[in-house]
Amino acid sequence: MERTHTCGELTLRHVGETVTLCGWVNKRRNFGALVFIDLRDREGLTQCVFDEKISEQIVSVRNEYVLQVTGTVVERQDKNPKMKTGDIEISVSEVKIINSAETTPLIIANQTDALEDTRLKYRYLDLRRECLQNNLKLRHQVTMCARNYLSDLGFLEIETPILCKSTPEGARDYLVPSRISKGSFYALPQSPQIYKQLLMIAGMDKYFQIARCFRDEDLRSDRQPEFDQIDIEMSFADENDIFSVVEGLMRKIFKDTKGIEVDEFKRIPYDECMSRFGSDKPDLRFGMEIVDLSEIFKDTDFTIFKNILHDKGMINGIVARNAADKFSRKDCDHLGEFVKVYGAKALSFLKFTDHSWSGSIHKVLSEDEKARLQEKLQIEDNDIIFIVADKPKISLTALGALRVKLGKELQLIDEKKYCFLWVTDFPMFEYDEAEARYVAAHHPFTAPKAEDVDKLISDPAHCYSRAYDLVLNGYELLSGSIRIHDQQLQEKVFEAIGLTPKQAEEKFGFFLEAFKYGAPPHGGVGIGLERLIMILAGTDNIRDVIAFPKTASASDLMSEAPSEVDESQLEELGLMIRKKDGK
RNA sequence: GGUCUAGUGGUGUAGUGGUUAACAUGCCUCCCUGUCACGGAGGAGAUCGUGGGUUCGAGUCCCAUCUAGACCGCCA
Repeated sequence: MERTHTCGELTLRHVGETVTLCGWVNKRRNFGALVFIDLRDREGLTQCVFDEKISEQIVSVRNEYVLQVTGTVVERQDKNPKMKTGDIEISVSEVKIINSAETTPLIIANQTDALEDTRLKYRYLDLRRECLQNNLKLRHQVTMCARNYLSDLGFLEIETPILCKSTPEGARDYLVPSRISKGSFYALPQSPQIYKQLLMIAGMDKYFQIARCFRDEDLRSDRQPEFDQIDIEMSFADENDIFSVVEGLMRKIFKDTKGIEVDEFKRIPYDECMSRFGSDKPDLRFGMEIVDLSEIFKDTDFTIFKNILHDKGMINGIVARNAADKFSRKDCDHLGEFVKVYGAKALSFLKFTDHSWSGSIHKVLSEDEKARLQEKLQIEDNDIIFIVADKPKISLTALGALRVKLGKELQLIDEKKYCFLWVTDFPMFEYDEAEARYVAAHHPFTAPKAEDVDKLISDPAHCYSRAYDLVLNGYELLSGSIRIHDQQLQEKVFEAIGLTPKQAEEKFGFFLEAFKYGAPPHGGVGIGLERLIMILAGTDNIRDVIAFPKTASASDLMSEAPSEVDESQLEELGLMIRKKDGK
């Protein structure tokens, strides 16, 4: 089948040439003897004109028919500036109807109609749309860019297994039953973490992989059960070596795909980040930082604040400048409901308008307290203060979420800005209330800060790690760390998270053993590919940058996976399905 | 596991207890030689997600359930 050009490339320079295009009928405009067809392929649209000599041959042609047309490129009398190829058209001399199409459940030429479930069920049609095609092209550009950049720096792309050993620390594993060893299971990798560390021990020095990862957890608009990481690991490297590789990669990706020059990569330690922004992934495109107001209220007569401070709580606030008039009592009540989602018991607010205070707590605060608030927060006319008094973590995360919400609603965010931030010095452990033990905040292979090693067992709550995240515009783009390369230290960390030596041996024996034979210091990152592309594509929905995504209940509406399997398949695997009613 | 939102011709929506369920678009037939959101005339197409209930009467109210989406928990 001959095809000399794509539908997106013809311009005035081609006028007079005879060309052959193949593509889909995007839209048809029929004038009886004269018919216009916009022919579409991956690269764009070209208007094809069928005059009375040939229009008879296409009377049956409808949207999404597949055509091959041959004709002369001619300059248009009336040009269409909205079309990339709007200066020219094809005067068709030959046409071949390659395939017909039934009426599609969604209209390809319309960019905005169908709802997501219809789009997902007919994903192959949805993918014909320009928007999704652009996203997949962008994805290709990003991965090619990463491959070239990392390869040029001496990184080797190495694939690691998909069938792995289950390691129940962290996210829930997807399990795959073994037929040969009945009753045993593989796990799909949550990340290639252990393998890439073993590659460092193997002397591969610098590794990367576009790695498919699987996590059996509930979904979100930026989370899918399977997703890709640009996974990077390097030996004999410290934080600065890794930051410089990643920063270079990000600069190149933003330059090559969007022509954007990225400016500075800020660095803020985790604790500071939480107290200033109430989040470990703050959006730095606007201010409205959280301010600790506990000191102002340390001798307050307001019982609620007094009790909260007495119970080691915190009183924090944020200020929306020159916006008091934008929040009615009802709006503030809605915001109160909003912070409750994050566990906050209440949201207080204070308005300062026309030199006087009003708002939910203005009657219960003393004049002195209000004066000190005004001074500390530099309150001016028409400012509004939002305050959450609660346990420190709740107060900060509630205000952090409110900050982002207000930033969006008050349009404080410059959509053209890309603010990169390294969040460093994460705590080594978090206390897991459900399991009543400390668990690794990052993962258990993360190196503790050298000065905190002796706190691993004695004071895990104050032990910090060499883990870091790269945050961009409120999204966690990547996580990484300098890893442990010393066997004794690794064993000690396992002990700190409550693994007995026997359990550590069962779960990670092969890994611990590898450290006996000369492990180099190493570290790396896993970059969330989809999140990066989401930001580059300007969407807040991860499904828009994945060819065949899953729904929020982790099913594929097109193929209807997951599905039940034949009894004989189960039998081969030695499995029985327990019915819901317990029988 | 929890909270919330939505489900009405192929598609997207309107319909806030009362006639024959409305509109746009798509689809079908006819007309049209310069459209590009083409235009004009006519036509077909909906058991209002499902199952109960309240009511003289339910697309509309209530309960349950399914599906989709958003968020909290969860996501080392």
